[in-house]
Amino acid sequence: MSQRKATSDAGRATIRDVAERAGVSVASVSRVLSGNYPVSEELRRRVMKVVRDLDYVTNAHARSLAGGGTPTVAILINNITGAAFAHVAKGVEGAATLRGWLSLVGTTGDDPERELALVNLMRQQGVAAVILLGGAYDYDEYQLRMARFARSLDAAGSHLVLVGRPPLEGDVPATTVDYDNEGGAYAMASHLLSAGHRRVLVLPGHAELTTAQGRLKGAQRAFDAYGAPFDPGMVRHGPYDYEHGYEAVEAALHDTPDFTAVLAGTDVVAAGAAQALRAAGLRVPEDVSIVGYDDIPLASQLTPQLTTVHVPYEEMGRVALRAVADRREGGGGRRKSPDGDHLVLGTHVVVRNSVRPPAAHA
Amino acid sequence: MSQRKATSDAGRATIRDVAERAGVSVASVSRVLSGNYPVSEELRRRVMKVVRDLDYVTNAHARSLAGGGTPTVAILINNITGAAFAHVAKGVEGAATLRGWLSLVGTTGDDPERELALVNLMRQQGVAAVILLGGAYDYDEYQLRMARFARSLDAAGSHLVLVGRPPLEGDVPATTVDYDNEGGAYAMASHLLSAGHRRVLVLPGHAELTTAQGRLKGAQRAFDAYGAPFDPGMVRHGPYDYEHGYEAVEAALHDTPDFTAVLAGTDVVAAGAAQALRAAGLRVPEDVSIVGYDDIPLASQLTPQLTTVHVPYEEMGRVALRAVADRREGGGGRRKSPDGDHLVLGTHVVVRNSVRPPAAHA
DNA sequence: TTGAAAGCGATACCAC
DNA sequence: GTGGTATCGCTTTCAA
Repeated sequence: MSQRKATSDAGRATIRDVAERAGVSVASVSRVLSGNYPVSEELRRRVMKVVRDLDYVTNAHARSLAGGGTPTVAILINNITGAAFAHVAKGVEGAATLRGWLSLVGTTGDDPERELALVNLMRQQGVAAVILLGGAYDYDEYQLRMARFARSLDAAGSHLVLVGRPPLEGDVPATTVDYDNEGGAYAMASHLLSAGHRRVLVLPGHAELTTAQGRLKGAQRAFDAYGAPFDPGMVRHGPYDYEHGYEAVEAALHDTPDFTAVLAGTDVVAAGAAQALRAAGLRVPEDVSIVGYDDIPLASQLTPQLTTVHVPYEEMGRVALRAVADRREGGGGRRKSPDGDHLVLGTHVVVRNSVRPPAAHA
Repeated sequence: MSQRKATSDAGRATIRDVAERAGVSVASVSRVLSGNYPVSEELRRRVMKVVRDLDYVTNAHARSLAGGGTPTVAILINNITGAAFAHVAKGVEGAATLRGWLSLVGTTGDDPERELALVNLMRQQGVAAVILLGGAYDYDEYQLRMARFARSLDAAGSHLVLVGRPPLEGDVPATTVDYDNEGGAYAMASHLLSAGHRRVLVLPGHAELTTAQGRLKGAQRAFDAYGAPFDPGMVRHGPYDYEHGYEAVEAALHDTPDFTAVLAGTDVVAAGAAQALRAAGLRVPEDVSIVGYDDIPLASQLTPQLTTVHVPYEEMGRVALRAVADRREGGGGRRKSPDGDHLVLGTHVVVRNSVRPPAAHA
């Protein structure tokens, strides 16, 4: 199992196998395959025939080592099962494919250790960039952690991109692609307020999650703007999942049953909330209005269809990749583009059928 | 930008940088890092310090070239946005991580050319296996195409795994992880029949899609078993998406409005069907019963909660990876395991609230 | 236009 | 226990 010299057979055909069999030098084979160098038609034909015969493909590792190689971006997601993130990934994938880039997806399962391990793994792979998706916990430590990632990747010739996360403070080599999270929440809450709702159950998400904080803040600002009192007792924190939506509404129905609307942190939470309401014999939106956040396909598939905040996830993915690609192209001159490394996309309310003015007798 | 010899600084620190700075040989550094060789405490300490100082990580490509390297599996999906596939991917990811393997996800967008390109790309990457997910079109050409992939990957020391796809005929080096698709459909249709339904609208999926064919066949078998007439006019083909479910029901309401139940090819199709029914003023399940297939989270989040067929997607992913890993471990003795390369997992009906006996007056 | 040979970064075998 | 060094497969000068 040690020194096979036989042409082909063992494991995988190499460029040398092709060269020998075609009676040319490895350099020529390489040229034909790369296509970035003038080669005689005759030679090209001979080489290509052997390539087909042997079903040869170049070894990406060797190629990468020697300088060439397909640029690759890594996408790190908490949970591949989340619809919103899947759309960002799709956006990245699409844009990457368009440029002939490769993209990998890794999942962290919300585990910081695993996140670190993956970042290093990707650094080993020599990826052009690591794209981190989704809200983050613990703002203070977050800054330090990300700054470390950023510098580490930068030193390795890679680059950190934060998508849907807070930007980094100070002079850190990272790019952030964000959306107007707070603004979306502000608009969404305003929509509820202008419909006449005042007692609204707010389910922003985990208290320590940055996206949840932004959504809560946006809602509060809207209440302030409307001169409506904001009751902290109407806020219930919890994970962005169906169960939380269900349980929070169940609990609220017990504790503060006078709410006329639910402002959910995500569409999935809204779905859970709606179910709980129905289980309690309440109708949506006749008795209680519900709004979500994200505008994933689920939002328009629920009954009633959910009024929610549209977040341009797929576009964020595309933008993130473009940012990386641009930075590579223009890589010659290192411009510290003082701006341009924090892009913010807009959000907007999508009105569907889950909101009504509060019932008159309320 | 060409011949930097300075320790570190340029791009990325190498093992040589570490060796020099620690005043030891590259061999020693390699040993310390691999950890699979006795090394003095003193040396290890010195090396590790420098590694930390330089924030050094080994170059995965070089390592891979030289023999070592992290085993990697590639998952090829049609659409990363599909919930069912995402769960398979999650299963693969989890099992891979457990073993310290890496896993990549690529999307084909239902494009055969792109699929081919990705298979080759993965072959270049030297992945341990390529896992293809989801139903396939055109059975005849499919066999040839997959056989080619299988041999090609096998020759490159890799391996093809088909998940949720028909197994390959003949002596082809591939592994198939499948679920009892037809059986699930049979059970689901039986459930409907035993509730008294006879006129059921069937939305199996695309006519050329293998999973759709299996689901349709299972349904037909159930009708036969019940001695109930199966009306081909009640079958409507189309993509596995929400829109198709909606439109198919709309059309059926016009053409053959006497159906009392809908047998949808997937949960998402069922969701669309339910919406269309409601839009037409029909209640689910009081007026029309609906069942789905897949049992993705959406199924239990709809109102009413969907009775559907549970497919163990995540487990399929885990099983697929285990199959690849086992085959690697036992790689020494090449056993052509005549069986064991076609695993079939069971499916079962999950009863929820979307089925009632047909209305008496029907 | 084509060939020979020097790396790319890490591993592992062979001496010491 | 530690240090040389050939080698992995490919790209890319440098000559011819």
